[in-house]
Amino acid sequence: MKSEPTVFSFDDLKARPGRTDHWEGVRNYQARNYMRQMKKGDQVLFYHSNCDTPGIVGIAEVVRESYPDHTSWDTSSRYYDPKSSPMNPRWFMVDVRWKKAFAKVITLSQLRAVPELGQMKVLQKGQRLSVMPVTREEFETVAERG
DNA sequence: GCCAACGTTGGC
DNA sequence: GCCAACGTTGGC
Repeated sequence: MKSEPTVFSFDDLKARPGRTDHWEGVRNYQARNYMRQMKKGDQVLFYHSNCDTPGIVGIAEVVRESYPDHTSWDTSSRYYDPKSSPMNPRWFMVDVRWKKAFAKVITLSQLRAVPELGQMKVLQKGQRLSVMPVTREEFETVAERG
């Protein structure tokens, strides 16, 4: 899962009650569909984008499976979508819990240097989704470097 | 700030 | 259904 640290950082997640927060604001259908496939207990690589040192900063965990994103019908929210409503929600979110920070960020350039990660979605050209699947093997390869 | 990539919108 | 215009993302 990707986030701009100036908007919502991994430390921000850690600072939340229960180290848990909902992943609001996904407004892309493919990312939404990936998120709806997430299961409780799934492990999450937390990626910081659009910052000085983009990369993976730690691990989180899915603690609640997808449910309607209430910010989508909140007219005061930056994520408001007039086509979504409580009766007919268009967008969804999951809850994730902070689990472990890596000793140092695993940078994008470091990730690109790992042959086993050659197919990893976040490294593919043109990918922009804020939620992307990783394989178990990719997860382990990254986690053991953290 | 630049620019490639890509999704969405809307006229036709 | 096509496609140009436009907006956003995000690395650099």
